[in-house]
Amino acid sequence: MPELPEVETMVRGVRSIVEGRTIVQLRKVRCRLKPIPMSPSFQTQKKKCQGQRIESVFRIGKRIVIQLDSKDYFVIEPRMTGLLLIEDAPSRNHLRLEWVLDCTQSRRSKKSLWFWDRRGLGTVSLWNEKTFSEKLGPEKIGPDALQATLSQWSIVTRSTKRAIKIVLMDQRCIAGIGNIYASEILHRAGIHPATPACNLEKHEIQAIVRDTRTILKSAIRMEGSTLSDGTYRNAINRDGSYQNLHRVYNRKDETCPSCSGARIQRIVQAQRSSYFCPACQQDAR
DNA sequence: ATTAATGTTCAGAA
DNA sequence: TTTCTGAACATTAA
Repeated sequence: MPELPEVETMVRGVRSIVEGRTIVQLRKVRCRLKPIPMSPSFQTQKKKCQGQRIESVFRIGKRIVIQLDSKDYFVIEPRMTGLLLIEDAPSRNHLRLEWVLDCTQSRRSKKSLWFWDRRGLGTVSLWNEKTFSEKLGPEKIGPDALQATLSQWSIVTRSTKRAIKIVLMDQRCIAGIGNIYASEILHRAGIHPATPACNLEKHEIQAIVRDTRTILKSAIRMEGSTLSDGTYRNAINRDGSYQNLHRVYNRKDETCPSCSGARIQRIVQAQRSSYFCPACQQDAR
């Protein structure tokens, strides 16, 4: 899915448009595909949200949260291909949900907020305060990748023998990193993706913390990564550009841009592709 | 035409 | 308890 930089970009893209507005209607978009999972049901969500004012829009890990005046929270999980949009969409037939907003203030021209999802693995939930804090509390989701401190990272890595690449993608450990950025972070930090997390030295953990922040901030500035399938777009349906700075992701057999010697390798971990440079990221102790 | 691949998460099994 | 596997779905590339 959209990982942290892409989700952050979507949040920033819709925030100023929707905050303070009232939800006039929630609509399922007419669509021949299988409906996306919603809990509670669409009808219940519709009843609960209509007439509510949107208090704030923010991000928790890779999730988008829309907080209503009633202290109910829309929690949107884009998963692989979900997008939150305020402009036209990549395709008409993958639009899934429409929040129709009030238009009392004339300078706000956009009438609706949309959820678009090509694969349909994304989910839209509407939770009360209690459920919200249970489901997204610290038990369920780790510290944000941009905020996590060295000591938080150390606790997480010390506690497991799993490969560091898998730990990086585990949202209960650190929230926000997915498959693309995990490979990019480990390459920059010079650490082999299969290294057991508990074997990492302090200076290696420091490198991961530093490079996570550097890479994610840079990716946010570039509005995320749009891959060749063009699925990810920002809130106004435009490409991100961080894909141009990927150094290893999806670059199997290309020459490593750091050492200009070895070729990028692809391995499979947890059924996902990992990319690394065998020269820059040696020995998975 | 099949098969494998794609940015994620979770339930259930090992 | 922790870790691994497969499924949810739609589309594209090999």
